[in-house]
Amino acid sequence: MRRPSMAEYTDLERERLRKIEELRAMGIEPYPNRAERTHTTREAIAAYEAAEQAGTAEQNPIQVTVTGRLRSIRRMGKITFAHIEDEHGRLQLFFRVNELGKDRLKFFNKFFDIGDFIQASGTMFRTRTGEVTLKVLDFKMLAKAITPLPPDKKSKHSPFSDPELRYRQRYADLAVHPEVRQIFRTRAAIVRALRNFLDSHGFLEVETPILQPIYGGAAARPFVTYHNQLKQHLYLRISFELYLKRLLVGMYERVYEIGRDFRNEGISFKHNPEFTQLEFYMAYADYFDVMDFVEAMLRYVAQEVLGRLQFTYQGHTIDLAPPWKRITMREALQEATGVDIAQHPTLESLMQALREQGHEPPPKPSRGKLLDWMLSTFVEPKLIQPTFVYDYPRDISPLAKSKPDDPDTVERFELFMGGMELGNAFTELNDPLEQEKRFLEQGRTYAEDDEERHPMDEDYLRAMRYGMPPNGGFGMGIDRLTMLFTDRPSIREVILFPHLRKKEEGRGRPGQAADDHTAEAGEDTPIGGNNVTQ
RNA sequence: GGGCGCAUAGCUCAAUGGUAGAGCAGCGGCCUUUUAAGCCGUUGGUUGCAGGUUCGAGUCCUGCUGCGCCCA
Repeated sequence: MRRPSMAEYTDLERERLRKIEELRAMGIEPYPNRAERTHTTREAIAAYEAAEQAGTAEQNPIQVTVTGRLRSIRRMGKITFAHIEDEHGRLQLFFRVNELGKDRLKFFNKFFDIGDFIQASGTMFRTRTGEVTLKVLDFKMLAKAITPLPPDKKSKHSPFSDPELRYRQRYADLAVHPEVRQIFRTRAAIVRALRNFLDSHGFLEVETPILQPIYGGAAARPFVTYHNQLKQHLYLRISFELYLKRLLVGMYERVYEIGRDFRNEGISFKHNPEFTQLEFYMAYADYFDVMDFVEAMLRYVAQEVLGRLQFTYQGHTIDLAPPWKRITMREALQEATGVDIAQHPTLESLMQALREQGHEPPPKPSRGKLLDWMLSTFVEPKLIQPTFVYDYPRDISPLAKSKPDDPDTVERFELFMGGMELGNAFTELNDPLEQEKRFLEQGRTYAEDDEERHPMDEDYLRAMRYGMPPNGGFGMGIDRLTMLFTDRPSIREVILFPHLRKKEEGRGRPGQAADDHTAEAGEDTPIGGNNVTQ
């Protein structure tokens, strides 16, 4: 990014740039290479409190050097109070003319602003109001901030609550909101717990291609890119499924991957174009085995991360104590809509039944797609407690095995929680001839231009022809699980840098619209033969 | 993709179609236990962008951009 010219700095920023120049003129480097720290803010307070308990705080003052960002400054003439913050806590600093002398105190008051990183050394004491505080004997600028830090969300005067700014400038959001920092610690803990659980159950963690010559494994529109030297289009994966199952052919019995999927579709409170997915496949398991396993896995994760099986999501108490509700899709739909899908084996009859109930289904669906629409419209929002909905229509599940006694229904379940789809699983189809038929069947069911239509993956079929053990597979959105465990209503709250529309940098300069349109022309024609990567 | 709403100082927000304002932040001053410190003074604006209506537009109209909510 280009450096803004002087004219583009705000007056407040110019003021701080002036301070930087003045510091340098005095021979003081505002961005020194090295810093020292003996205690974090938390450790400094703990050390003082321990000494206080032992009764030695007065005779043997606790000496510390701390570092952090200035979060508040209260200048009161011959003394100044300030708070610094580091990753885990805050500490009050006390600057007094008695210790520092007139010039040093004046130096602090003149050159240090909220947002600057500072190193301070001194002794710990307790103020009149009882706050454990550092009496500063020496201090040093570690990094001067030019742009003023936004106020935090709870500030009465000017809360930093604009979601656009919070997401676009996540660094500022994180800098002033410790509770936002906590979300991503929880997220890391969730991933760690999932790995622990899978590793300890004999799973091998693997990595499969993100750039794929053929996409598949899910019903979604892909992002397209281009390899210049190979002169070949590549797709950013929409799932890991087909590669992970190839590994079962290769004699790994239990594999999993945690990684990024990319889907070129709408953005919503529960959809981001790239999101983190867990998929695992276990040989010799069917979808009921997978249900049991997932129940145990999420119980373990909750216990590890939250320390309990109950948590609150958007006002609801969700309880992960087993057993979780298991209901067939037919039962779930009948409960929610009063329509028994078994009584309506054809698309026409089903549409008719829905219209009689006063519902307006989407135009031109297949029967399977219509069932899926009914599920997400009438059932999904009501499934707050963990619920397995199972037995899905075959025509929207081309990779799942049919039920032996009902070839139009497949052994598939989706896991719902908090009103969201959290996971998806099948008894995986391992019959190569049947799989080929399903791909062809898909080609007929889906219109030529249906963006969710699967291309035929010949290599996947070849792999399956070598023999694939019967197996059960599962996929789950890590972002949504994090939403649940951190009680966040939007997926953007649990993704550090969620996707937002492109907005020109350069501090609101006009006349950028034309550039935007030129840049986006490539994105509208992904197969146009040009390099569409940025 | 459609509907509704929002966009004014660095931040949070005011302003019947009639001189663009407040608080906080900033800057200058006073202040030796404050923590939303306090008191006095003061700087700061292409009202998101482009057009239109009008004697006159932050305000009304059209288009565009971004964000939010709802729907698909």
